[in-house]
Amino acid sequence: MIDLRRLTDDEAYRQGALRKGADPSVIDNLVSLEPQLREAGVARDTIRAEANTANKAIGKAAPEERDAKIAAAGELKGKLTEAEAAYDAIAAQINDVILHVPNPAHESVPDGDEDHFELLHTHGEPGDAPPHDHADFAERMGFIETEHAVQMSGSRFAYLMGDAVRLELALVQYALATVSAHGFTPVIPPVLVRNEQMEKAGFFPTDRSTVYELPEDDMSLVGTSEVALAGLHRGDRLRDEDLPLRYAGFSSCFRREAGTYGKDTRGIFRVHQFDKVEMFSYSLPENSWDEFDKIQAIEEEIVQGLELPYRVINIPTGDLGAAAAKKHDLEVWLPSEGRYREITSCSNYLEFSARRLDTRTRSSEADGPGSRLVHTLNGTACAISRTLVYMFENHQQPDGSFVVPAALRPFCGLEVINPPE
RNA sequence: GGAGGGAUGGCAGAGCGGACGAUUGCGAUGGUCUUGAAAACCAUUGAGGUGAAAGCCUCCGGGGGUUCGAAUCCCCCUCCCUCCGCCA
Repeated sequence: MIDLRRLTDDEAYRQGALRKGADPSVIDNLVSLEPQLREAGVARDTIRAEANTANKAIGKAAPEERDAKIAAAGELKGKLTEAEAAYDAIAAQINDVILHVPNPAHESVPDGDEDHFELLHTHGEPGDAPPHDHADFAERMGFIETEHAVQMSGSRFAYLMGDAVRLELALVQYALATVSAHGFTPVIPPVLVRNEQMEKAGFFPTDRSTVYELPEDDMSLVGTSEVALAGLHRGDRLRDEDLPLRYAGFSSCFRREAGTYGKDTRGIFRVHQFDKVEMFSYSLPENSWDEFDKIQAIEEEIVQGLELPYRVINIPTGDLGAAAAKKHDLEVWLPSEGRYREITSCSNYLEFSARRLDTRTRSSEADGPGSRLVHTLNGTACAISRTLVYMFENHQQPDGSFVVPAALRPFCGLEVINPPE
């Protein structure tokens, strides 16, 4: 949730929201409502103070004075009800739209749609197209079965089988081992959460259409463990010296992929259900950009360990999610398509998400600041299905075998996987 | 799924319509005493908003209601505990 006060007072902040595509009339409306809300709040509190004083006097009053005092207090109550209604009406107008306003983009974020990203750097050499794309290769190797999966569950579902399962579990172990070495605590969170948490974590209402909901229970399946990790300190008052708090969630993720019909229908590049290890940090405000760099560095370390050629890009405003002030994507070379495609990403939400989650931190020093909203960040350690896709193409050999990257071998005991007879 | 009981400040635990933002104990912080520590004693000690400050407003699981006035009464929801049933 945006900072309404800052939206009103800080021109750069407001511009950042507009750059993200916020409706200018909505912003103008909010900016005009903010002083009204404050004024109505002061008016209401003033009357309330009078009423409180009058009510307290009744308790102390002599019995014969009571009736007159109660009558007087009754009048104040009428005025208070009006003042409260006036305030609530303005607050309701604000609440109707405020959750739709995105987190303002950081000044370093380029303008434009998804093609207007800024290339930060590349690593490794892109290879030539292999004989088989990932879907073909995986089918031949007995790694995935889609025919019956589609029959049973629909498109974008697959059975993962055989050594691919061992590779998947090795990737999980490898990712968890890597992030653990950087101070992230492994977590297996609930994947089913109340819709209330979807809202607090910033996914509702803006991304509602991408989520599987269970209306009977007012719950949803998470599209990422980020949702649950954001709930880990909901309403908490953390201590400055305990930050950063770093968690690595491992969970299945569920996405409706609405609006992607016809895109990436082959294989397991884009599926409704996949497993992912996700990093999530709670940071002091002044350190969050360092934390952002750290998360990106870990992502690069993981992809380098898998021996995949990649580049890092700065995502432009038009492709930035509602909650992110800035996002960097790692894109791996996908030989069959002859282009780089997303494998992981890291985002800094600043205090946008923490405001709804009410996650604050305070200094232990007596004269330090009272409490401040923390900054939250997240980044993909490893999205398993998609990582398998990149490995299937980049490590596929001319003889039809698959070479397991050295970093994964300790976790699965496999070096070379040969095609079935 | 059925029947009861509960949710109060970091923790424990009172309060059950008016001087309660909340008794008390523990913990924590500061001080006295001490070579130092412990003990004892004294003081301080929840949070959010607003304000330059004094102050004012809000918060006793969450939401509504009754009342001049609600931690306290009523309704709904959530969670926890006990018993019964069911179950990986």
